[in-house]
Amino acid sequence: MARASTTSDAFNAVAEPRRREILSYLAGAERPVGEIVTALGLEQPSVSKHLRVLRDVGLVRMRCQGRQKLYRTNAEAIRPLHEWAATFERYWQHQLNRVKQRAEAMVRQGSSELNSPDPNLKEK
Amino acid sequence: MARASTTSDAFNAVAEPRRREILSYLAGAERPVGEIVTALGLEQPSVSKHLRVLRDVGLVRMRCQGRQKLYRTNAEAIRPLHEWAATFERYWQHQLNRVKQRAEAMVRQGSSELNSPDPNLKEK
DNA sequence: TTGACATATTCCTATATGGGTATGTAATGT
DNA sequence: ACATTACATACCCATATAGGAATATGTCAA
Repeated sequence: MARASTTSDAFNAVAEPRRREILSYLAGAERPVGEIVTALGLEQPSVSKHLRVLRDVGLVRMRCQGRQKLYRTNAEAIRPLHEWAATFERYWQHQLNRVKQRAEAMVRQGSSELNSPDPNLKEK
Repeated sequence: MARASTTSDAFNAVAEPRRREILSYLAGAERPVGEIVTALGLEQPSVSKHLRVLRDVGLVRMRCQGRQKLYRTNAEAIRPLHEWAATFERYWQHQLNRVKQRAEAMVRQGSSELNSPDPNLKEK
């Protein structure tokens, strides 16, 4: 099997850096394709193809106005990603605590232990 | 150009569903490869290859113990993802407010307007 | 040493890209 | 009708998979 399609879900769609840029650019207001092209400095077909992927997974919404098409980020579709990452929040807090506690222990003990041989331990 | 490497960053690495499963499984405690294989029902080479990708982008840490290797999720590496998604939080809250306000307006007005979202509605 | 166990890597292959270029299509202006 | 503008799609191609099978590497035990 090859890699999953970029249109299979939001995770695959946002794996591409250009698409993340487009999402950020379209987050606050809807804009025509041409503006995205000039703002991000990409080729127009490239932008259209990225927008197609984003639209297929619901990350952007489109509306026609005359001969231009206005795109806008559908932030709702980013929530699942945010929530998935949030399930790890308690773990990185644990890690930070462990690091902090070890640092404090070392300071209390006045020892310059060598696990992280950094003489510039200025730790506050 | 082809798609970016899965080892280019965390975004690409977590695009694969199996890798997300592995990260969840290894979030709380370190485990040997064999346990991942039986827990997730994958082939052993497949798990090894996924772990390789996760390790290359720093999403897991590895430690040797006898003939087995213990892996554990490095939650810190998921934070950038969480923070990127969080930049859209205010926008999806806006969206929710708009939906709520329209619903309330319809109730006040006693009208049962259907899905004819007049595009000329003043969206302030 | 030999063998068993735990993982990693190598090959192979079908598939899905993303960029560039050229072309198609719809809406507008004259 | 015709030219122009604004996008979308089609095509080609180099590249990177992910899965499966086979094999290699590394560690412990008898």
